[in-house]
Amino acid sequence: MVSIKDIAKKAGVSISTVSYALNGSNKVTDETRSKILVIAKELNYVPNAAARTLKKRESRILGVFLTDFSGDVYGDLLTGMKAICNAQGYDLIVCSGKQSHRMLPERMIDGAIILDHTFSSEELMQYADRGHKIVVLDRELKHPNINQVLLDNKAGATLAMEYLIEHGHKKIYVVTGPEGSFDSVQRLKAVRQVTERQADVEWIEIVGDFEKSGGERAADHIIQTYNGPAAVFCLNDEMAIGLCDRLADSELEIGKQIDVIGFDHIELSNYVQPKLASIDYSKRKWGALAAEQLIKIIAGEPVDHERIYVTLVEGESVTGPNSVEVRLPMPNANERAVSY
Amino acid sequence: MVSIKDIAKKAGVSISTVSYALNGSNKVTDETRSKILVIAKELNYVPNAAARTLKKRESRILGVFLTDFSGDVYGDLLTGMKAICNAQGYDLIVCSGKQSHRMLPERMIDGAIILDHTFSSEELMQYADRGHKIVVLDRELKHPNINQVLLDNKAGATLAMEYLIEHGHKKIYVVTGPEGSFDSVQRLKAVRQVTERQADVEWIEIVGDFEKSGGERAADHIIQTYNGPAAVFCLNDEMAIGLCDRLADSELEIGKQIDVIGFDHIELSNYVQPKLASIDYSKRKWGALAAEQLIKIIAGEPVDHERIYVTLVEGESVTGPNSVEVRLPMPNANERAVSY
DNA sequence: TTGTAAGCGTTATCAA
DNA sequence: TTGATAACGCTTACAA
Repeated sequence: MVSIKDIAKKAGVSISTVSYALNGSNKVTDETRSKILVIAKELNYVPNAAARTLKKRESRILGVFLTDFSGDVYGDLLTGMKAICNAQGYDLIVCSGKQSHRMLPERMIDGAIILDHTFSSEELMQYADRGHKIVVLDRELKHPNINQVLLDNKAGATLAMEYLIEHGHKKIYVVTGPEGSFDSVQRLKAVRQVTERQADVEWIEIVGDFEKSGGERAADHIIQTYNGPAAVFCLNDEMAIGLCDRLADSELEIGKQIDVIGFDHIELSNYVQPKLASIDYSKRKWGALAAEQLIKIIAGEPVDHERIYVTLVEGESVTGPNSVEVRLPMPNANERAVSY
Repeated sequence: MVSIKDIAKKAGVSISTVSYALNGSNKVTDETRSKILVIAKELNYVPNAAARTLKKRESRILGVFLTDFSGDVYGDLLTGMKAICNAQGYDLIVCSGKQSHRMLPERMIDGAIILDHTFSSEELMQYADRGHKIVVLDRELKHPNINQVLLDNKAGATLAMEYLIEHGHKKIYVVTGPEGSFDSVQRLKAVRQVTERQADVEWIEIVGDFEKSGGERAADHIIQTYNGPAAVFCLNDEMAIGLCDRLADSELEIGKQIDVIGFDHIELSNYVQPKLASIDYSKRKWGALAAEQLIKIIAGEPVDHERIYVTLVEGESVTGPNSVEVRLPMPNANERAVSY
């Protein structure tokens, strides 16, 4: 492996001169710099990241941690992050799994973006206490070294519920995420708030898991207990799609006996039949903002917590409980935004 | 930052003793080891990855490079890789973009899996020459430090073409990937071979890009030049879906006037209407095998190039050119495997 | 403008 | 069984 030592030897200068030249310092003549650059190229010199990281105590790498790689949400999210990182001279690496947590405390990366419940909040607080910089996308955490960039779950769930209620629904199933999921808890809280104001609306909680299988199980339950038109608010699209798949095998037709709305507006939701109503938000913006905030707290700049706004996307999966006989006219525009 | 030096001081031993104890060497008494371990925990000691990597000249991290984060293929692929990596004590990081190429030559990672045409083959050969270990998933490259794990593109494209021909098609559009794409070139080569044996089959190349937009443009072209039933072989599903979307807005019905088959069998392909016929393969196995091979060549074990086998998945997007009037009976089983 | 030298936190060789 | 010490490749005072 060729190091600055080799370059120094060949150029007849000291290693510090080489280092200065390579780093574009102005403490060195243009002449010697170019001489050194030529030799470096000749020798195929490549700096050693570990050595530099060790000395400078920074790697210029940011890490994003995901629970798994298979989510449909992640593509745009990561694209947004990468754009910001690269523009600011950082590299982005994507990690998943408990093993990789060490990247942060072992200082392989300069900061972490967390969308991964395999990190406990205690763990994250510990890292923050030790000076590591973190942005969380999936929980609330109060610490000077931690910033939050959260979805406006409350607005989203409120939009979804009001949409169903506006369509005349009096009975609404709500399929939740896995226990302890922050997003699920927040969305459920909004559901509760909306229904408290609407005495005539009954809602039934079905415990889900944010995965297709959870939606399928919910569908089974709904089919078995069916006794008249109802709506389902799946707290994410993945479950909504599982639910639609299963319902398609039954007597109940979506957009007829059963209306369905999801959350996340993943690409697939445009393709299920009938098109799934859902809560949308810019995944790319979410990622970009998270990266931006992380870079700021690393630079020591003050930041406030951020919130990602959501909109409702309509779909034929919601038509109202009377639509079996009559199709109600729809008063709403195609997309509506809400912000608190 | 607490280092082994701090532990040594507190324990009243030398840093080498600490290092031995921490690394589970048997050159140290159980007594001193446990004493040191206790102190390490007390001080919240975390090893420094950069220092270790610098000294040991290995990071126990493998990198996978993707052209972008948004592909639907990647979830399972990465899951497969991660499983193997973790089982073998490696961490996996996912990288994208030209900036991140440096991870390999700068020795941040011990090896790379490449599914990313932003790496030129010359670049990869250079890295291999310098001793870096590489597995390529998207090209053929002959070098002792490079291993290939490739899709059986030839079998896949052959299956697809024969499927269309069996259904009576005499006119087949083939929508290609972007220029220089290895997969596209290979699949196209198989198309050529199949049609050379079938004098009565006409095929028309439409240049695509492996993205939705390419499929849409292909659809426009096909709509404009339509003069009778035809089939389309999109060299990946993404384009096939773009094509279906656009065709849905036209007079031409898929599975009626136009039959469509794709390649990759991405999740979405199960949801488009009518269900898309496609070429399937285990993405997870692909990833797992790639990781396995990489770890082997890092360990200096000899490996042969590997091939991922493919199957045909039928769909109602292919019914035969006469299906406008008559539905032909289908002699085939639901999935068929081919291997050369 | 360049060189000397210390040190980042490890591992590993060699003596004790 | 332990300790002193030299690396690993780089950056950066400080000296010349």
